Parts: sequence; structure tokens; C-alpha cells
Amino acid sequence: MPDTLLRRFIQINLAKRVDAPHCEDCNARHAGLCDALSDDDLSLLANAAHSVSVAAETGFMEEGAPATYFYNVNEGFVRLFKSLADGRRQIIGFAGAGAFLGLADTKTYVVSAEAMQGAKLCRFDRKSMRQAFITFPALERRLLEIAMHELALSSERFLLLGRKTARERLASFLLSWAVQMEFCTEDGVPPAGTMLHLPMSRTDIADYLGLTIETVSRSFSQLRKDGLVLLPEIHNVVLLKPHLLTRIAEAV
Amino acid sequence: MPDTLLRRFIQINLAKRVDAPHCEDCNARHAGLCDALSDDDLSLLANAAHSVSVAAETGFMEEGAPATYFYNVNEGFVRLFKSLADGRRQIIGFAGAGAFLGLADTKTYVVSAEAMQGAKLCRFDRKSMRQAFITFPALERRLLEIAMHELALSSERFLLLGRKTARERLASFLLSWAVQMEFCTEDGVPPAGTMLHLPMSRTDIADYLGLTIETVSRSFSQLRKDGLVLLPEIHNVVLLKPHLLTRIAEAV
DNA sequence: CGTGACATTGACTAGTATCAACCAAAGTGG
DNA sequence: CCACTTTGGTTGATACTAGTCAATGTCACG
Repeated sequence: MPDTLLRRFIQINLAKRVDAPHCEDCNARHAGLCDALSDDDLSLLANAAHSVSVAAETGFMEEGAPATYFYNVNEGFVRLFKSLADGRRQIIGFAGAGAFLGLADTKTYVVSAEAMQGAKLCRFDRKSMRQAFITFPALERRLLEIAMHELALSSERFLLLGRKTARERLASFLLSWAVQMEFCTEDGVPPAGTMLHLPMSRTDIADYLGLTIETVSRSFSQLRKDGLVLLPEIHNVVLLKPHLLTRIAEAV
Repeated sequence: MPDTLLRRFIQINLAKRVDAPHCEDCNARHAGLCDALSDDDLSLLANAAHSVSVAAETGFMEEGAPATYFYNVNEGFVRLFKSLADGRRQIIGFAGAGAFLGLADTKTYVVSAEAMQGAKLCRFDRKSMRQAFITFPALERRLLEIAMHELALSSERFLLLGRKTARERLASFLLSWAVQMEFCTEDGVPPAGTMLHLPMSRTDIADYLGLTIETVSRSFSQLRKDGLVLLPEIHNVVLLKPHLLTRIAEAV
């Protein structure tokens, strides 16, 4: 085979696509959807994906826009939100590695998404994803599990937004973040002294909990004064009395 | 075949189980999960189900209890809710014919359920349901669609509970109920003059919207004074200016 | 060291909750 | 049959939590 033809063959059939994701060393390899597939199947799926980087504070999905892509978060955090016409914002969730975005039964996105710091994502277009669900039924089953888990969490959040006080909301938030960051033991409570890193601003926390930044700030100070937490840095919280926090969160 | 043996054969193989549901004339036949199956497949599934009646204001599912059954609502309305230790209650949703209850990735129910008036339900145990998902993949696909739809609705409700005023919440509620009752045209707005029947009490509406009964009552009166609705009976609302209601609901 | 972004704290306000009175409709029982 | 009670809803007066507006503090960065 002449040299140029050989190079061409390699290019087409063997070389990795530069923008295809490298699943082997991905943070999300054993989380979310990807965890449902074997290495071989995943590498097939990866060929349908594009790896994209999103700069800090940049949007890549907009409520109401045609839902052309699904995303899987590989690195960094993403905030999902909805807004009212006058600018009021509600953060629907913070999505980290392994989270699957763009899930919807509609033709348009139901929420907007922005990278918080820099984020790396896998992008699939909906067509190839539909195909993947047919090829890999395990994927669809996993998606159902994920969706059911989200639904369970959402009922907890309805209770928070509809019925809890500012203090209770913040306590619940800290604990749920500890769960999401896998700091919790089998009883669902993080060990005393756990230091949580909160990658989001006070504004984000406020818009997540249905409060204002001032109320969030005051509630933090109150928890600190009561000896429940330490606030060594703005983005770090030490949970001194996690069991008391759960009592506050559940109004026991 | 002797007479007694024949009777016995009929009893075992041909006679309908008294408590098996009659899918042909069920309200939920062409809604929710059941709509995903053909008549033949559905009658197979029906054999795994028990038809149960629940009296008004009676609970049949409790948050935290072992999740042994799934339910499908055939008739009447059911309220799903979560409570805090001190009695504060948040209604997660009102489920009518076709709704599927008990969905959860956990071993225990995440919400409680009560019939509002009398309700008729199909009860499946989780084991036979898992089997049904394997036998009828269309069922699982449909369940995923339902779950994704619920997730889309839930983000809308986060916005409502976290960021909307009492008046906006009530306007949103009336419109969403009109959608659920299929009163809306293709633009998602019900025609002017639509009369909505609200099967729930003011207390239920309050606990659904994260308000008190007094605030709900005042908000109703306010909408009436502003000429947006009529309140001929307590459980009936006439939407006089639905487009204005949507403007209020979305803060345009 | 000045600037800007973000957070905290304080003073005051507003929207909703709470408490209470009142009302209407639907039982209940003598 | 009619007074009495009960239940659910509305309306008013007041309280309180969280929001708004403003001043101050803190930290990172040029």
C-alpha cells in the first residue's frame, strides 16, 4: 500500500476523532448514564458524541430553544434555571460530573443551562441518542432510574420551597449537597467536621432556595452563631453538628 | 366431562377474577401507562392487577413505608403529599385517571397518598410490575416518557414555589389545572368562559401552592374583583380572561 | 493602592401568616 | 320542622418573616 493511501486509511478508520470524548479517564465514566454500559459499548456510543468545553459563566442551553442536543457533564458544574419575564430566577439544580441534561419530552428545552466555572461536556444530538437507546436497552433502563431518582428528589424540594423557613432551607441545602458530594455515611448524615466546598455564589444559593442573598447570608451567620457550622472561606463550610442540622432541616 | 368438573374448569380458566380490573370500560384505558399496550397485552397485564376502591379522605400510601405496590388511578382524584414533623404539609400533586403512583427508585414510598373523594385504583405489586416491564418493553418506554414529562412540569413548579407571588401562583394553578383537564387549545390557553371544576378544598390548594387558606381565599377574591374570574360555586371557577391570567402567571 | 465584585450587616418595608370574627351551607337531633 | 352544631370559606386586624434599600466589609486583581 502506498504511503499516502496508508495514511489516509489510518486517518479515516483508526485515528481517534479529535473531538470524540476519551471515556477511559472521564470523571463521569462510572456515574450516570455511562455507568450503564461496558467499555466496548461505551466507546461505540462515544463516537456519536462531541466533547465540548464551555467557559465560565457561559450559557449553552436556553429555555424555549429547540432541543437539538443532550449533554452529559464530565467536568465542572452547571446551573440549570428558569426565569420570569421580569428577571426573577429560580435555579432548578446544580449539575456535576455524570449529570445528564436536556431530558425532556418536548421539542424545546424546559430550562436554561450555564457553566459555573469552566465545564467539559459530552454533546449528543437527539437523533443519535434515540438510536443509542434502541441499540443499548440498558441505557434506557438507566435513564428511567435516573429520572425516577430525580422525581423523588423533586418532591423533597417542593416541600422545601413551599413550606420550609429560610434557616430550614439552608440546613437542608447543606445536607443535600453533602449527599450529592458523597460525604454521607449509610445513615444519610455526613460525619461531624466534614468540610463542604460550595462551588456556587450566594446569589446562586438564594435563587436555588427561593430566597434573597441577604437572607442566605443572615441564615449562614445564624447557623455559625449557633455553633452548627464554621465558615472558614466563602465557598467552604464545615459541618460541626450535622445531626442537629438534620433536625433543623426536618423540623423535628 | 361431568358437570362438576366442567364447572371447575370454567372457574379456574375462563371466569374473570372478581377483583381483576375491567380495562375495556376504564377511564384510564387510553391514558398514562395503559395507553402503551394493545387490548390483548393489557388484558394479560390486568391479570397481575387488583382493582381496589378507596373511600373519601382515606390514605393508602404512606411516605417512608415499604413500597410494596404501584397504583394506577382509574376514577376519582388522589392527593400526593409530604409532611414535616410539626404538621406542615406540602401537596406534591393531584392525580386523576391515568396517573401512575408509587414510582420511586427507593425501597420506601417518598410521598403519601389519600383519595380525595372516593377513588378506584389498579394495584400492582412491584415484582409483577418488574416482570411486566420485561415482557412489555413498550411499558418501560412509556414510563420513561411519563417520568420525563413529570420532570418538565416539576421545574415549572420550582419556579412557582420559589419565586412567584400568591396571585401569580393562583393564576398559574388555574391555568395548569385547565391544561390537566384538557380544556386548552393548541396555544396552551383555555377559551374565555371555560368553567373549571376544582375537586379540591381551599386547604388543598393552599398546601399545593405553598400558601395559607386565607391567602388563597384573598387571592381568589382579588382575581374576582379584577374581573378575571367568576366564582359561582366554591368548587367552580369561570375563567373570564384566560390570556390575562397567563400574563399574570408568567409576570409578563 | 485603588477598583470592582461579592458578601455581610443594619434599618426599614411589604407580603404573607396568624389570630379572630363572621358567614353560608349542610347536617343533626329533639 | 326548626334550633343547634359543624364544616369550610371569607374578611379584617395584627404580627412576623423575609424582601428591599443602603452602608460597610473583604478579597482579588490590575
